Amino acid sequence: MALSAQQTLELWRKVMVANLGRDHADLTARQFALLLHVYLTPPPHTVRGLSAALNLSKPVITRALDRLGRLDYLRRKRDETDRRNVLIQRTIKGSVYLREFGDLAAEIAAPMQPPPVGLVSPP
Amino acid sequence: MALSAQQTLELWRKVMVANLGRDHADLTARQFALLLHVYLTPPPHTVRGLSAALNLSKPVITRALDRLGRLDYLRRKRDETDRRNVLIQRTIKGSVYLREFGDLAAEIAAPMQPPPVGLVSPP
DNA sequence: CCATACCGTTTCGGATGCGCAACGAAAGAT
DNA sequence: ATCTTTCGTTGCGCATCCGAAACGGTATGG
Repeated sequence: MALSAQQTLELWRKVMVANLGRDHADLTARQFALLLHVYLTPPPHTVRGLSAALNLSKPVITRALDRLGRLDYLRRKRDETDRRNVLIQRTIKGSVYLREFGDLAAEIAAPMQPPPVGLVSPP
Repeated sequence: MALSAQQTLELWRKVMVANLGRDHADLTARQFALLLHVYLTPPPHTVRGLSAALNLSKPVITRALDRLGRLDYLRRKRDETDRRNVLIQRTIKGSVYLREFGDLAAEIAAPMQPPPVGLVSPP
């Protein structure tokens, strides 16, 4: 996948700008990373595991789950075999949200070919 | 640039997770989009112009500029031909920050080829 | 001149996030 | 049974962000 740093930045810019209009949620970078991680890596997911994988403190994970849970993008479920654990589960709404984001990004990435406008140095 | 929605999501996940460690700033999605926009689109940039281009209110732009200015990623300069305007200028530190981010993303994108782990539907 | 329009900033009240430390519940060890 | 460890959560104080409205400084038109 030949993708220069410049192209990647340009892609990132277009997707983020396009997403500013679409996104009703306005998630933090951490919250978004957490959401992506849960949906794209194999379960099970626990608070402790996410804390380690994302290098974030446990309270940060808990609060991100609060927010994503309020949005119904994610759900908590007690682990019945070890009731200390909390398993994080996906939801329909979260799947839709991420799939739309992925489609949006893919559409923007498609017509990108030649190296775009350069990142000029400061004056 | 053949890039499926799945691949894009996976790329996004890896970059965001990798960036959680590197990023000293923890920028908002809006702040990051603003930063990218200023560095990747041709000047001049004004508050009003950015507000329209990013579909954000003027106070949001002002506050983002406060934050990015404190970080020395961006600089304000009064327009001397029309002193009502404020021109937003790039800085060395901002250039370095974005270039490192672009390099990181490009490195992560490089080894991605086959369609990665699927986005499974919720249970 | 003076009125008007424009630009970016500030103020206000309220919501949200953070790090750190302490906490209760549950499991495991002795 | 009790002690210890592990789990996720919560309280605290502080910083940041938001939207809506009001504000002062600057240009422009009559």
